[in-house]
This record gives sequence, C-alpha cells and structure tokens, in this order.
Amino acid sequence: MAENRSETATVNDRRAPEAIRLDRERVVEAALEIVRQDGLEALSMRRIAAHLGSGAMSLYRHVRDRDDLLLGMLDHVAKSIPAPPPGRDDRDEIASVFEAIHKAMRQDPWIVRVLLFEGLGSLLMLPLIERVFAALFRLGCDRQRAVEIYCLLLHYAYGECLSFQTVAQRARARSAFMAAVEGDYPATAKAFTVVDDWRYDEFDRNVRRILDAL
Amino acid sequence: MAENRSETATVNDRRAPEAIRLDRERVVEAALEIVRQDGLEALSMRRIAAHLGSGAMSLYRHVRDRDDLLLGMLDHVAKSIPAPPPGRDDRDEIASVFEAIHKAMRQDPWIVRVLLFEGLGSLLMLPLIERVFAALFRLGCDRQRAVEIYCLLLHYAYGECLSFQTVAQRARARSAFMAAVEGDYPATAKAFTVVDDWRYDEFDRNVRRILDAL
DNA sequence: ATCTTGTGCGTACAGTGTACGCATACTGCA
DNA sequence: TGCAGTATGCGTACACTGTACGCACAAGAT
Repeated sequence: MAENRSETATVNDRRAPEAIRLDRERVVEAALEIVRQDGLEALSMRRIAAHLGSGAMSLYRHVRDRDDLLLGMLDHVAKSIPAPPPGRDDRDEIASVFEAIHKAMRQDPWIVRVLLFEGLGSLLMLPLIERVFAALFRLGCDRQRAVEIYCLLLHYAYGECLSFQTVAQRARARSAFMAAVEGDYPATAKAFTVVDDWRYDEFDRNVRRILDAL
Repeated sequence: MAENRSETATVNDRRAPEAIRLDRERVVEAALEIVRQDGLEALSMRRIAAHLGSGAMSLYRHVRDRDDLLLGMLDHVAKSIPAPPPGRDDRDEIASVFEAIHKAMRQDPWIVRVLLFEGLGSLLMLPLIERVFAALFRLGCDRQRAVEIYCLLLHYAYGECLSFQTVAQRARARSAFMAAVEGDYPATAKAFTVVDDWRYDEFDRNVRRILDAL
C-alpha cells in the first residue's frame, strides 16, 4: 500500500514535517546566531526561517513581530550577563555594574542599536539598574542627581560602543578622512596620526574617573 | 501641424517638463524637510521624489545612492552650525564647541543615527573638531589623553541625544516599565517616579563638570 | 544639421515585514 | 477507537524599500 505519498502533490517534498518543531527560544537563538555572525542588517525573518529549515511565516506563531523578536534577543542577552560581585564600596559597586553592562554591549554590539534605534528595552536589566540606584542613594544623592549620574554613565556607554563599532567597521573611510585633515587641521591630525587604532579600552577607567569627580 | 502631441501616448500627461530642474541642493533640501517633519524612517527616495514632483530615479542623477544623500544632508547641517565665539579659556572653548554640536544634534536628532548607525561623517565638522584638539593640546594633554577626552565627550553627546529621542518618543512604554519596577526595585522606582520628564538639560553642565574633573 | 552629452524617469528586480487563510498535527473527550 | 477543537507550519500576496538598466528628450558643440 503506497502509504505516505502525499496526494496534495508538489507541496510536500520539503522534509520530515515533524523535525521542525519551533518554539520561541529556538527562534530567538537562531536570530542571535545570525546577528552575531553577520550583523544586524543581515537579520530578516526569511533568513531566520531558512536557518531553521522552516517557512518565514512560521516564526510569527512564536513571536508577535520583528520588535518582539528583538526584545526576546535582548532578554536572552540580559539574562546571560553575570551579576558582578558586590563592590568594595558604593563607587566600586556602580563602576562594576556598568563595566558588566559595557562588556555585554561590546560582545554583542548590535544590542546598542536595538536599544536606541528601535527604542526597545529589556526588563531583565532591572536587577543591575537597581544596584546602581541603590548605591547612588546610599552615597547620599537625591533623586535628580541619581538619575543624572546614571544617565551620564549609560549614555557614555551607549555612545562609546556605537562609535567603537562604526570606527572598527570602516577603517577604509579613515584614510580619506586623514587626507582631508592633513595640512588644514594640524591639531586634529596630530591627535589621530599615530593613534591609528584608537584607545578603546578606556571605558572602565573613565567611568571610575567620572564617579570620583561627581 | 499637430505639433507637440506625443506619439508615444499615455506617457506624457505629467506636467510641464522644464519645471522640474533638479540639482543636488534641491534634493538634499527636500530630504531634510521630510526628515524633520516625519523622521528618518519616513525618508525614502520615492517620497523625496514625490515631494519634488519628479520620478524616483531622477534623484540618482544628483546623488550616488542613499548614503551619499545622507552625507549631503549631514554636510548641509554641519555647514549651518554657527561657530561659537572663542572661549574665555581653553576649558570654556572646548565646552562651547561641544555645546554647539550638542545643540545641532538636538535640533536634528536624526543626525546621530546617521553618524553612528550608517557610519557616515561630514568633513565639514573638522573646523569645530580642530578647535577642540587645539585647546586640549594647549592645556598640555598628550595625544592619547586628548583623543581620550574628545571621545569621552563625543560619545556622551551621542548617547545622550539618542536616549533623549527614544525616551521622548515612547512615553507609553514607560508606564509598563514603571509597573514592572514598582515593588521589586525600590531604588529604581524612587529614582524614576517623580522625574517623569527626565532631566535632559544637563548636558552643558555635565560637560563642564567632566572637563573640570579631568 | 548632426552628434554628444546631460537629465528625467518608467520598468523591473530582489529584498523587506507581515496579513490572511488553508492544511496538517496534536490533544482532550466520547 | 473516533471525532472535535485547538495549535502550528507555511504558501501566497501586498505594500514597501533601494536601485540597475535603458529609453526619450533637451541643450550645447561642431
């Protein structure tokens, strides 16, 4: 008895249908893999689906839309940030937390773009944020001052990471830049000539400097 | 003699053909108008063309591609930044320049996204940058330290502007955020409760504080 | 008058996110 | 065991994006 032949024909030459079994976690992980390998601009629903061996629209059973997928990815990363050990003092506590956040952003640079460009945010960051504010209040800051310092450090981290990746990804554009600089802008040229690879390992130290200053 | 009737038919009922006369400046200005009105995500070649009453592909005679258009827009804005008067001292000089840059970014928030997300940059910013580095060197910084301070301030400005716009554009998401915060994260809740509209006018003061500290 | 060049733009293609609705697979209840 | 109800995969289609190609017409040069 010709058992499994699909009478619907021309449709079912895809693969064993039960091998596909999607779920949200699987979708998010596939998306992360793509983003980490080929960057945020390579991420598309169709590409994720292909990576999973499924159809594009299948993903929408487990993810409301693209933003929801990105949020899932953010959550996944936020969950994976190891909580830094309690600081020696409150300044150290704040710096440690921001260093942990910064490190995560460096490992997954696309995060920053998602956070800022798409305007999304993961609630799973709250435990870390809470530690910052708790330390700030312990240091005697009032509400406004605490938000101020928190924002300053966070914005610095954002900007630093974004700039890091854009600078890293277009070393070629720098030569044109340098050609324009030479001659007309001596101080700028002096600043940038030797430091071809910028100092992008100053974040931790700068955070502590800022904290000491404020 | 039936002079102008187009034998090609069905094609030439568009408008007076000579009224359209495009050039790069006109294209850039139309793009700016759209971006300022409806944001960066509303900018598309077809939309610009419609705004100019021309066809989409006509734009490509005056602009290599989308990135080139964005660069033209950046140049246009950079040109329009008024050079701040010489500072009372070198610290003041640096702060003034960054305040001017920051002000431009606030007026045209899309700039930051173009600078960072698309990795573009205008050479017309060089005169301002040069003033910063000149002042830094006058203050006795070595090359590395000068780049460090410059980057710190620039990155802070980037992050601050981006965060400002994303926070501003999604007040609705904040209520969900606050709901999650209440109870579990007392310090965070305390920081954010009353300060519904964050303090986003601290940039100038913070820059000066950072400079004094470093 | 003819030839070259510049300019507008219609068509087309490959890509995007996703709304809709049809099949099939799985599950709970008879 | 059979059948209803729900969950899930996914094919098709639509509106949108940037832009390659090439035709048609205008302006300027010889």
